[in-house]
Amino acid sequence: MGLKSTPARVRFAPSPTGRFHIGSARTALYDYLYAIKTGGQFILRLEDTDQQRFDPESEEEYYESLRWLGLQWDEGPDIGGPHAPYRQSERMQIYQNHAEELIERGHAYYCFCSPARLAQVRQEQQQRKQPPRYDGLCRSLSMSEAQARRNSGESSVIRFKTPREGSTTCLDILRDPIVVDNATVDDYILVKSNGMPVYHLAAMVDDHLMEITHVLRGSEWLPTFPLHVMIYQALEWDQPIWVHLSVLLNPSGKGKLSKRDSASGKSDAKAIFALDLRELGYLPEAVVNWISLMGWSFDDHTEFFRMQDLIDKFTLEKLSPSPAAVNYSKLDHFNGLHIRDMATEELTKRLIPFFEKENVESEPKLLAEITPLIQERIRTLDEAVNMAAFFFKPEIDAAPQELVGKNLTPGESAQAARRSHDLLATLDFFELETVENALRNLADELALSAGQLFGILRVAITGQRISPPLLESMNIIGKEVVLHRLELAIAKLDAFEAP
RNA sequence: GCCCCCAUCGUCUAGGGGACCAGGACGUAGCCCUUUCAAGGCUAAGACCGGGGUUCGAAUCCCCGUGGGGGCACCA
Repeated sequence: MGLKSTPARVRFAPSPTGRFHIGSARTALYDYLYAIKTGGQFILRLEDTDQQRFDPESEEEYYESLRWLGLQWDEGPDIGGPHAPYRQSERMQIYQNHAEELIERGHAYYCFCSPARLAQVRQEQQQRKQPPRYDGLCRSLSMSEAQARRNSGESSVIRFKTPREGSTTCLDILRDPIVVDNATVDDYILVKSNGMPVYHLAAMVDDHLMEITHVLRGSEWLPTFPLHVMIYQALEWDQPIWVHLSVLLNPSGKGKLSKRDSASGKSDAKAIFALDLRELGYLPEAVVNWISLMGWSFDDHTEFFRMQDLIDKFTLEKLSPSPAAVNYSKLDHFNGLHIRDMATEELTKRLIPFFEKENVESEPKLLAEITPLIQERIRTLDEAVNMAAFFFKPEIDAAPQELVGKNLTPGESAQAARRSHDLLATLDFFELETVENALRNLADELALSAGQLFGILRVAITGQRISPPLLESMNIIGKEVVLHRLELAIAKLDAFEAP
């Protein structure tokens, strides 16, 4: 069924001015999914025409984030392609040519108004409660006059000559046709006085030249959508399929998720950036699954998706036009699901950096034995460190009161620990069942519940009230260390009771 | 202020005139399982923004409100 769709050329065109956040990630993911699904190309283009805001580190972060998420591009600034260059700052001549073509066709004009005059016009309009727009002073300048002023060295920009009459219909596959009065559309600047094109020109030209078939972009472009359609029409180009993605909202649903929130100091604020999510122990598989569902759905009962599932199932039609608030608890849920979905050896590999980060010397061979015990207990990779550090530490330090069994006195607890120690000293740890039965019998003998006895041993051996399964853990730690830790616990309990 | 978009449980959503006293997921609560914690299983509470139409019949179509969001730069 999906076989008959024609190969799409889809582009992700970020502006390297900041960090790569989950909104960018979602757009890139949809781009990627659609391109791969249709057997087309996923193109990466850098929109770096604003030299003021350009940030070289940002470019690197985009590459790394995309790679981390597994969204490999087919054409891009770093790898080239049939429509290179893919960095807008290297395509200035192309934009200049098209701007001139628009002027020749009577769809654009030179404007010599100073920023100061523009500001004044705007202010007056606002006082009159009118929408702030260019008043058209230079719109009717003759070609020769404009040329003369330019030759005299006067600074100018190029503006689009928006039709004063009629209307423009904009088609977005997720919405009804949007019809706007041309009279309400401003004469936007296309080329700045420094010769740099603005998004409106550069993106349209590149999308056309790069043969982009589907434009997926944020709905913040909806207000200037008519302009973009007019540019295509003025150049007599066929339009791509337009898809305006819904905005991502803060977890509260109040306001859009923005880079600004990352600095506000809220607990989950910094988690809006992909690479921060990686630091926090989230899997790219889970992040992909999570963001895929913000504004897209498949059916009634499927939410767990691996990348290939997404490629198979993704359709533009199921995208939703309404804004979506991000839900971090759902990310935790997906992360747990994907951790459990992963091969144990793979999980072990991914866990290593987190132990290293906390300076826990995790021997890979030992860690491989531990992974199965924690795989279904962790939701983020970094939780593994707290949960399993006791396996690696030479000494654990349990508080005496923690060692006391439920509803028991320190003395009774010490006695239970002592008896367990002596019993365990005679057993072969590798026979889990034998050990368990022996311990249960001991509990009976001491008139304790299994829970009471295991509780004491758990704290004595792991230093934690909550731990991976006790018997398996003991097995990994080894008899010698287990007995040693029990001796320490007994000593502590004895001392605890003494006063 | 002006323009545009959107509107189902707290959140993400299914739904595209009768199949809906509205289904799923996360979260929450309870139960089962159980050596702790998880995982897993089961159950519960929880929504069609309001008002008008259209229609035999509306969550679904239309209009008006309201609410939310976005935009109004020589940024993207």
